[in-house]
Amino acid sequence: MKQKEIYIPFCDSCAVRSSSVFKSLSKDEIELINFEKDYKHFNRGEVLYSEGSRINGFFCINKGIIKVFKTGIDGKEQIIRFAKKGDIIAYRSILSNEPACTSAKVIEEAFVCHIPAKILIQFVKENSAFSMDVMKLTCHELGEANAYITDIAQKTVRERLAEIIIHLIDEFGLDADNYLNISLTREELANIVGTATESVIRLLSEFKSDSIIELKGRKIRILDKRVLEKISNVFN
Amino acid sequence: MKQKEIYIPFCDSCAVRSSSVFKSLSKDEIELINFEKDYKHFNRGEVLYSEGSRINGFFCINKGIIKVFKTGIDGKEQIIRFAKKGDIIAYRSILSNEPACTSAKVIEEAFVCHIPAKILIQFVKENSAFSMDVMKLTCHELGEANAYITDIAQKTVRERLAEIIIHLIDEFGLDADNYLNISLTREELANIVGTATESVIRLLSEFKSDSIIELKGRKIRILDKRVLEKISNVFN
DNA sequence: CGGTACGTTGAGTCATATCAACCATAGTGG
DNA sequence: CCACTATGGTTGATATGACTCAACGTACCG
Repeated sequence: MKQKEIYIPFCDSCAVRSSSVFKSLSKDEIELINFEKDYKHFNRGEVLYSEGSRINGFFCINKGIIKVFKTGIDGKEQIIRFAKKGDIIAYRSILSNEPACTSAKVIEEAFVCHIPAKILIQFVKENSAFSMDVMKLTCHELGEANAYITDIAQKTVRERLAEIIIHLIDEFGLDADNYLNISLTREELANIVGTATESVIRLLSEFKSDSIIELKGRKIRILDKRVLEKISNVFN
Repeated sequence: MKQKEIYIPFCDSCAVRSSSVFKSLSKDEIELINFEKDYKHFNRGEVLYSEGSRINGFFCINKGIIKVFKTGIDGKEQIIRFAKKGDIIAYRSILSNEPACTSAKVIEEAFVCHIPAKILIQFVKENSAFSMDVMKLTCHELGEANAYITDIAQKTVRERLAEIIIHLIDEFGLDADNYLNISLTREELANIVGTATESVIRLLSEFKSDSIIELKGRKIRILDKRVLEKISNVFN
């Protein structure tokens, strides 16, 4: 594995700073993170942290896509969420002082900063605006999790798959040709929806023959988002 | 509806204080809550707050049981969690500054304190120990939600029902005769598990003929928790 | 006494999981 | 360079868990 020449970004001028949870940190605090952080590169498939392990720092994604998942029955992954540029992961375990309840693995080559746990705790204690922002983030994620529970419990696989595709569109966007800006294996899609790989394959080709999407390997081209919304039952 | 004579408990000497999220509040802060709070009584079926509404305060349960749920397709409730003595609810919406993403309804006659939102925000900002405790609570709930997602996505209804019963045992305990200390309708059980009422009925009577439980109306008597654990696949 | 909410059971259907076979692709080592 | 292997994708056949619909029983309540 050859070492790349990596340019370490300064937190101060990091593009994600103003839009992320770090927006209320002072210049000094940002400087402290900048000093303490570790900049790392991960290839697809590499693991950032694993369920059950003690966490000594959290990650801020600078580039790339990470999947956060739990390992369920027979080692089947249940993908809980994705993290991309500007998102932070592994902060939950630090704050609740529990072992990690999820694992994180790279979907798309990633550059991430690793920031010591003590800094997070320190800032949460000392900077009430930052604390409030972290709180908001957590509470928001909790709200999303609750919605997800309801969806999985009540919707069919077909509805969920449609909904997931919509979520992916909203989170990662489409390129000029309407291709989804994230590539997932069928198995990964199945592990979000909570179903079997074969079911995803069948439903995708169903969507395809209904001219809702087009498929080119792992790339999904969106032809009709409206129909997807209809299928997914979003308005209920 | 006749008005009962209610004795309003003082927060200072409230039994739940030391074991709850309020444990790091000072005497003055507790006094402030005590002064600002509203003590309310709710009968079974009454609603504390509804999904989508703005919340101007959170609730601390002094006695009784509340179900927290989301309303899904066709108005079907998905029960997210229960709240009992010492638990607080509706704080999430306040902290994330979003409308309520759940509703709360009484399962078992309840006495609750209603505390203005501004107090929560104030204390979170001013008292870092309290802030940390709230953060821990939120993060813990988030971890539970993630586990729940994995369960619902991967386990069968049978496994989930067994698991839910175990959770209820752990959360509400058993009386001297091994009866579960919470009474739910079949429909409510179904709305936790995420299945149809009829399925719950069938599985319960299956458990019964396997001598795992006994049924006396809504009361469930636990005969063999071990087998339930086995069925629920907890160790995976 | 009728009404309403809850509980139970049976029968039929359907969505989805499972199992199995097969193809395509890419990387590996001899 | 080719066989070899691993991984991912696809399709078909079959099994079945769980839902739906429907009928009916039960209990409580004003």
